[in-house]
Amino acid sequence: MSSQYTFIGEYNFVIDSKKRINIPSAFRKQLKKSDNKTFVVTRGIDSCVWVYPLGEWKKIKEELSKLSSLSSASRAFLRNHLRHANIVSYDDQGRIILSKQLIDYANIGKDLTIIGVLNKIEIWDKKALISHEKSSSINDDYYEELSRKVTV
Amino acid sequence: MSSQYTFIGEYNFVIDSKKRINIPSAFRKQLKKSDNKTFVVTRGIDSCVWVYPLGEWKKIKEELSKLSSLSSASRAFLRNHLRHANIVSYDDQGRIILSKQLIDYANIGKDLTIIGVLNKIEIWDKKALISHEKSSSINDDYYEELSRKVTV
DNA sequence: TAATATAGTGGTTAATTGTGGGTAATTTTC
DNA sequence: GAAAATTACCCACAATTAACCACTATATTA
Repeated sequence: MSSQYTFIGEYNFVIDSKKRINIPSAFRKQLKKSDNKTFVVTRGIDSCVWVYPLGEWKKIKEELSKLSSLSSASRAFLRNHLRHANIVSYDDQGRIILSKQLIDYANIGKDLTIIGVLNKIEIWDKKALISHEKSSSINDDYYEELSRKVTV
Repeated sequence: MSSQYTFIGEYNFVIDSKKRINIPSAFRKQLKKSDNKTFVVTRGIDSCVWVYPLGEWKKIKEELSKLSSLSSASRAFLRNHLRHANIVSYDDQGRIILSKQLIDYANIGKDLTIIGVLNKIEIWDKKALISHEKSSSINDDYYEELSRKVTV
């Protein structure tokens, strides 16, 4: 079952002196009333911050209880990500505040790149994303196979 | 998976000072009520912009939704396919707005050529398309790509 | 052929977005 | 407890975007 959210696109923003980060307006507009202007932010698997709408996060928590099919390493990993989650609401201008821990984890400086990845949002330090792209080799066979499968 | 759209033909338009691009009336008429006057635009494989009706793009989204974030190749693939995509609706005159990123990617100047490619629409810079056609090596790739779509 | 509608292009104006601050309330530290 | 730091809640504003309005040329209809 696919998510009711479709975050796509890339945005370049800055973090201000009060550690406030703007969530793109197009993303905010997708939130439901029940999300209560609230996101759950946590460590991403790569050095970035993952941002889920509150309602989506609840679904993910439920999924966690059905993880017996995954390896114990995967389960441990996901639990670890749960531990670093915190709940944030955006202010009247649409900004959330990130904890120091998350800012440090994602090496966030001044310039950010925010990417919509369907049901979640990724916040990257702009330079960190560029260097991550360079270091990770994505042109393998699996990638090509995915490409073929998805191109309509 | 078969498409309910059949975009064919070639049109020459201009982009205006506000980065607005007309979608040919004949193409717009094919959209369904459920498409909500909305397209998803993204980078094409060649230096052009691909435009999908919302409903068609949802099929792609379904495939992408199946990918697990636990796989690093999947994460990279998702990012690369989603970050350059935008959801856009056309105005009362039938125009969409292209982001600066996509305009740069496709080297779009003033004069455009819009081509219907069955289930999607391609937007080319007019001169860029002409020089692309002259380059036979790239042409092979192009027809390779087309052949995938035409195969029934 | 005249009248009418439609398509493509160009502006104007109003609303929104992203960003920066200020101040009061709250929490933390000593 | 008081002082300091942090946080929440406002207000402001330039730049961008969205929502309309208008015009011309082409096509369609009576």
